[in-house]
Amino acid sequence: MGTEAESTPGVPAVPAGRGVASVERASEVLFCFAGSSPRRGVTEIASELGISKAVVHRILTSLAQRDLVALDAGTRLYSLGPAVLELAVAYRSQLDVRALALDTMRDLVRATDETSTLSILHNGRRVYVDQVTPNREVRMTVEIGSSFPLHAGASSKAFLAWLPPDERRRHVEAPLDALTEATIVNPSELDRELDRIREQGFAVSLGERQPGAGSVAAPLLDDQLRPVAVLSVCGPLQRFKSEVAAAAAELVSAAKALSRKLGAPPERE
Amino acid sequence: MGTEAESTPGVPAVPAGRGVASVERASEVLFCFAGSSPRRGVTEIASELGISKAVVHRILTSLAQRDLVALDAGTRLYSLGPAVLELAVAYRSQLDVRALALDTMRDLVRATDETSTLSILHNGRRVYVDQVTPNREVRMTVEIGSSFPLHAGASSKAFLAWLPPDERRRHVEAPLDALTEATIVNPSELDRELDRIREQGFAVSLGERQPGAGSVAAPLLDDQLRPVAVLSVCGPLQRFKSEVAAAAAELVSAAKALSRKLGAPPERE
DNA sequence: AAACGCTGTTTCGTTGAGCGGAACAGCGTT
DNA sequence: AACGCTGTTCCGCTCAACGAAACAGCGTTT
Repeated sequence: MGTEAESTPGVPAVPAGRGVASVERASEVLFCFAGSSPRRGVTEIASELGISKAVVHRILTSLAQRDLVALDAGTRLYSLGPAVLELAVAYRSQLDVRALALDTMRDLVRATDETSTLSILHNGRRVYVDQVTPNREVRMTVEIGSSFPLHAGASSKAFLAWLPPDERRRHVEAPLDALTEATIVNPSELDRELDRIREQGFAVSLGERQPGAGSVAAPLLDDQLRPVAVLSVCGPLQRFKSEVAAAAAELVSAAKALSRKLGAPPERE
Repeated sequence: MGTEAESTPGVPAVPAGRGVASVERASEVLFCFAGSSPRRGVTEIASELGISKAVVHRILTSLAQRDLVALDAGTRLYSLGPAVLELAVAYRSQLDVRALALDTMRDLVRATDETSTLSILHNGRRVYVDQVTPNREVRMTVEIGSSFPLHAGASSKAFLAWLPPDERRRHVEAPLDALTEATIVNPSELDRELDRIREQGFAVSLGERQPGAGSVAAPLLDDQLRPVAVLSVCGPLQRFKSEVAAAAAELVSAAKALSRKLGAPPERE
């Protein structure tokens, strides 16, 4: 099996020096629960990862001690434990971009009466880290922590449009599967769309990622003008169509204000 | 500092055989970010945990490789990484109790027009793992993953009332701090309250945990009659007062049906 | 400007912790 | 009763992880 780079395209891997092998193995074990089958036995994991049963067992024992994994005494199957929730809560609460954006998101919701979301980039995908919803009977909701590819939906396209050229190209040229009928699946069409997005300063999607959902999105840029996160306003497609222009105006000014707080230079023109 | 038991009262610690020391150390490192200061340097962690700097550094390098921690290149401070979110999503989606309860929770929301929540026990505290909210202007919301002590609020009391006697006693006799003015802080009063709760089959709280919030809660019991999780219906106190009886009736029948699915014997009387 | 104090990082030789093959144990099936 | 499948434990060997100390940046102090 070897140890060579594991070739996750898009993730350059940490360049730095030596780590601890058993910790890396333990992480591998943890993540194998995140895949398709969330309940697995020792031998199954051992053969999948190519490590000996004894090692897997010892690692699981250690992880179980901290409730990172849980052992079902009946079936002798392991699964993720409640402690991962604890870590996730801590992660979200310390995420500085999130704290920074929260007030602005509330303002956005007040101004537009639609849902506002915040996403970050992780592992070549976009992940929702926060949302604020309006007090309406019908409103849009996303699942915090869920992740999506970078070519479909306003927030995703906004990331893509502001990524460095090589990363952008890599994603544009990758296979573009259609999440809905409206998803852009043609690379050159996507490329043109991204240019347009950069020019106008925000992205629009009408049902590209999820049928019946519309959204506008703009990036939060740091001092290097790299997209730290993406802010969006989204709502049920039917009524959202007529709100796009107004929402975009609010959104863009909010995103610019936040970008300046993140160190981005004020625009002059 | 020593390695003796670490005395977290209520957590009996895993009895089983040898684990891998470095994995346990790595877990320790991970959890030290969950505490008060979420951004820390190598030396700070090393001295807090009593491990050498070199080891902490190697562990952090390994964890960073999987994005379990992130390194701020500017400040050289480490913090939790986005991968913990990934694990948390996987955990929540595989939680069988949660999948089992989801439909019932939707029904409960439809019947009561108030929020329904699901909690589990972790580390001697109660943790919200799911909620379903009604489509109303004013509605109650909880934060998934947030945790609370076992003596305040309906869901907490429901857990306590159905815990084994020794665990119940340990919590009743621990210092009971007042989260609100309505929190029960007198041990013998709490004890009587828990008896009453077991008799009537559900717990009620009017602002005990959070001012302005009311709720009713009932346990989901497994085949050993141990509380696997607690189901609740909760809403803004003012209007909830008049809804308690109706909500409790719906809740109890829902909880009993779910308990049967978890293996609890049907009640006869 | 040189010396200091503070970080994080790397080196390197020593040693004991973790590895893995194999034995054991518990269950359900054949 | 023998088999096949789990998870768990044993134990001697080895190499990977440990830790002290050296190194390398930065900012402040002298």
